Amino acid sequence: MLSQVAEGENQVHFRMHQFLARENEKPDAMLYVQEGWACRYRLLSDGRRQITALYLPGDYCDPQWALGGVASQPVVAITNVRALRLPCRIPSHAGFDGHNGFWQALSGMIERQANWLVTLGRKTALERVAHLLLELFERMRQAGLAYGQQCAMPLTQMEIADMTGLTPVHVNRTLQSMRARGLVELQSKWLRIPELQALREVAALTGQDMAA
Amino acid sequence: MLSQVAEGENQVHFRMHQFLARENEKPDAMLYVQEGWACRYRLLSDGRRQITALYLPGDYCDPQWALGGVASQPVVAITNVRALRLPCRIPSHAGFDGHNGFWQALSGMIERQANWLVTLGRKTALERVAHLLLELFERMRQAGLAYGQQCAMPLTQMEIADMTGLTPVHVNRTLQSMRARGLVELQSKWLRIPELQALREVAALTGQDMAA
DNA sequence: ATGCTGGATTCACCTATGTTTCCTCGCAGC
DNA sequence: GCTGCGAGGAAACATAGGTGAATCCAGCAT
Repeated sequence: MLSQVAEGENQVHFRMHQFLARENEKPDAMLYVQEGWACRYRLLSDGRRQITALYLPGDYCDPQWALGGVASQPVVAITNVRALRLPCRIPSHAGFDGHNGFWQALSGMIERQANWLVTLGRKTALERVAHLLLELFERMRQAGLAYGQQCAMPLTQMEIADMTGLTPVHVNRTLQSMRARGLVELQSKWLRIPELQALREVAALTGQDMAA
Repeated sequence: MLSQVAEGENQVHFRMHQFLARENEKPDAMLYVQEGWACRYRLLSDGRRQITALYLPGDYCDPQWALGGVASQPVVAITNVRALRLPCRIPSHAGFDGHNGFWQALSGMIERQANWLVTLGRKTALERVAHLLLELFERMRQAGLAYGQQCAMPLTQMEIADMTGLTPVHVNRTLQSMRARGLVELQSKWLRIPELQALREVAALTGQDMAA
């Protein structure tokens, strides 16, 4: 996709909890995540936090930067991250990297965001957590990073809470109940989903939510 | 912006509760809303509904259609709607209508969507309703449709509920409390905000949320 | 081996919001 | 002027999820 030379020159690394972008900063480059996880979030003045996007390997961070303006939300590394810096401008018809991948990325991000509006506005704790784990697994699988029924899952329960709009305590309760029902196995940063279809039903998705 | 001839030929009308787009339909044109309100939403199998975008006069509906693919969510007219049909393709650098308005619209939609993730994930009923009324007023004002401290507000309490992720009953309670505190006046489809700043504080916005 | 530390887990209790039901009001149609 | 109807309003009660406070546990540094 990109030449080896360009890769070497433009590769950047971030350590866990380092910022990939800060609020109000004008980003000069997008980042193509090669390894590791990051997230965009917003913090309210009293400490409440909501994660508004997750960046996994293969994702552009952040597609909307190409639309101009400043980064309106901070982006922070969840794990150590390796990424490529890409020029940050509105791509022409042919597509950003010659593959139209950029448009798909932007469109995918908007779509996922809309799905999360539904989940945060209308779903129960169980459905929220199921949605999250399902989305993570599907995205990791599409990135070629799932091994059979399992994939890495580096999020803490606190981070799951900040994504699903719950408290860490309730995330824990919910995960226990999911384990008890055999819906997921989750331990030492690995996620296993014994029955994808069962979890899909629990997530109360509508069929439009995820390219199944 | 567009010639009168083109306007006449491409103008379309929708009546209240008519669909501007249906799920899984491939839209052949975007709509530039000239008059009236519409919304995009998703319905869960048990009837829960979440509105995921509002289209007010001056909005493109839906910007993401230009990115290709099918409309993943239905769009329905809240009031009678008058709109212009615009060709639906990825615009080139110069901007969709020669004004770069399209990119701003897309970027604005993504931004608003991210703000709603925060509100639906982390905010109280009072903050949610305040956010909504504030956003509506600001958008109507930017469209030149606010008169001093007031603007039209055609949403029913049911629609407010489906936007804020609350029940109609609780929306009602919340509005009563806001009226009692003098935060808003809301009657016969008109909204008046006596003190914008007071409402902004109640909405728990972060300063990034809305181009104030 | 020992102690530290940041998650994870559990428990008891609390409250914001949902649910159910009923009542009121304004207005369109007759 | 009645009547029907959909939106708004209100009260009593139910519950999902939040709070606060311990405790547990694994990994890591000493």
